[in-house]
Order: sequence, then structure tokens, then C-alpha cells
Amino acid sequence: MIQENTVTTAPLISYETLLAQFKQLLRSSNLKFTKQREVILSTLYSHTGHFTPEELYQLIKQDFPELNTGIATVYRTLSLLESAGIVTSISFGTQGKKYELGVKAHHDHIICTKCGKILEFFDEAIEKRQARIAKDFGFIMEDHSLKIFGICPECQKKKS
Amino acid sequence: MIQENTVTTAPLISYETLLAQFKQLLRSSNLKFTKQREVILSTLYSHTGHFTPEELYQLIKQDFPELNTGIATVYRTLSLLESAGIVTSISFGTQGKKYELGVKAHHDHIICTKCGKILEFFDEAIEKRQARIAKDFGFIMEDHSLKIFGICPECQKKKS
DNA sequence: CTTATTGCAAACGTTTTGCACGTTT
DNA sequence: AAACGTGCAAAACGTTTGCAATAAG
Repeated sequence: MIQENTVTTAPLISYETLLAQFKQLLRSSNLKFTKQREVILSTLYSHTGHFTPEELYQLIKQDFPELNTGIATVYRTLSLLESAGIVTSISFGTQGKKYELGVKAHHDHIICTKCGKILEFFDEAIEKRQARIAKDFGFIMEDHSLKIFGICPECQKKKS
Repeated sequence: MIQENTVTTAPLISYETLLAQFKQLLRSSNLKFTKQREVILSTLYSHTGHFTPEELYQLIKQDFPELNTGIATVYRTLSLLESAGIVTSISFGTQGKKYELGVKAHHDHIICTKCGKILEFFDEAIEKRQARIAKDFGFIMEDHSLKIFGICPECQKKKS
């Protein structure tokens, strides 16, 4: 199981704007705006950080028990939101993925291997080198993923 | 399922040297040198590229059917070889890992999203920036993973 | 003869799917 | 009414584990 503790900055756009964006996306693909989809989006908005589908499912079960949202719907909606560019995910191998509201600019991640904390950074120099490398290999670059793993200052302080 | 096609450079050391290295590792940990372990190592040596445990298992089943090697043994041996620094793995999220003989220096990967081809590169500038970023966050860096995804020259040529 | 290793099958955790039923448009 | 979305349970996927049998030292 993936560790829970995560840290991110707050979303930059209002929930109304985000919701409008989502509704328009749904309309333009002839998809339907359901309570479940709304609750998944609003939960992602109101809780800052990176979440596994399971964590999100638990939050929703607590906060909206009457909706009886199934975990399959959480998975389906996260995929939808990801392909729409509204959320992004980081992969943790066999241990699954964590999702975050993806309205921010591209960034990479530095992850504490002790407490699971995730911090974000953006480094222009690295971005440029990557583009250059792809070009040198003749690739059309589509995406990249950079993760730095290490021990965060807080966990260094904790003895043992 | 992970795509199969992979490209790497050939191993740099002789099989005898590699085998001796492996045997010594086993001896020093009071582990045993078994036919299965030998066959897994030699299969990795003789087939250039990156392999999933499943792919390796199939190769071994074909080439040494009399050994009746189980896939659990392939997984166990790959873990052993990885923690000994003899092989390294790249993770493909939920879709598992690919392993390669890890006698080469550290490198990152550029991966074709059409054909699954994996190429390797090493970029000093990126390495340095990563170390710097970890330091700026106060992290003790343990590891990092950089993957660039895109379309390789060959797949660009293939129309459609 | 002791200890590690094996194959097998079952269990695991995450994710996907088929399907009958519900909801949105 | 038509089409899409839902929850549920079952299946799928890559991987790990318990265990009795086997092989290495």
C-alpha cells in the first residue's frame, strides 16, 4: 500500500471555473454530468495533495455516504479526468498511482522514501535537456517523467 | 501487457566473469548455486535487451524445458540479482517491470510509445541538476528515475 | 545431514470488466 | 425513449507467499 502523507500547493482556479470546464468537456463528448462525477471532482479540489483511487474512495464514502459511490466509478472518473487533462497521475509501480488536480503547470516530483511525502519542482534546465535528448534521438517527445527519491529533512531528523 | 521490442548495447563483460561474480556473491551470502539461477543469468546474458519476468520465463521454458523452471523462481532470482547490482529494472507502472543486465553505468531511458523500443542515455547536466534539486530541498538523494516517452524515428516513418 | 531452493497453487493488491439496473439528457 | 453511467461481483493483471518436496553444500 502506498503511504499517505502528501504535500502540494493549492489549486489556482476557482471551483466554479473548474466545474464549468468539466461540464463543458462532458457536454462536448456527449457524456453525462452525474452526482458521482461532481463529488469526485469536488473532493479532489477540496483536499490538497496526491491521492490514490482508494484514498479518494474512502474520503467520498465518508463525506457523501448517501451516494454510495463505488470504487469502479472512482477509477473510471479519474481516467476520464486524466485524459481530459484535469488531473495528472504519478505512478508508483505495482503499488499503484496517485492523482492530483492537474490545473498547475508541468512539474516533476521529489519523493520521500520514508514518509511518502511528495514535493513538486520545475527545473527549466532539465526540461530543456530532455527536449534536446529526444531531438537527438530523432524522437517526437510526448511526455516525460522524472522522480527523485530520497529522505526528506524531517525524516532525517527522526533518529533510527 | 508491456510491449516487447527493446534495444540495448551488448554486455561489456564475459559470461565467465559474470558467472564468477554471481557465484561469489552467492557463496558470500550462504546461498546456493542452482541450475535455475544459472539459466536465468545466462538467458539474460545471451539475449540483449530489457525483459519482463514473464518474457524471461517464456524464453527459459523454451530453451531449457527439462528444468521446469517456475515463474516464481524467475521473480525471486531477478530480485536477488537486482539487489546484488547485477541487473537493473525499469518500472512501467501497473504494467510491471523490465529487467536488463546491469553491468553498465547508470543511465536513463527514452521509450517509444508505439513499438516499445527502449534506448538508453546518460546526461551529465541532468544528473547534476537532480543532485542540486535534492540538496535544495534538504533531501538525501537515494535514487532517481527519468523516462522520456515519444515516437521513435522508425515509427514516425510508418504512416498512419 | 542441514539448510536453502524449488514448483505449485493460492493469495495478494490494484485495476478492469460484464452486466442488470438507474439516471441523465 | 435513448444513451450513458452506475454498483456490484467477478475477473484480470503482475507479483508474492506458504508449503511440502528436492537439491546443494
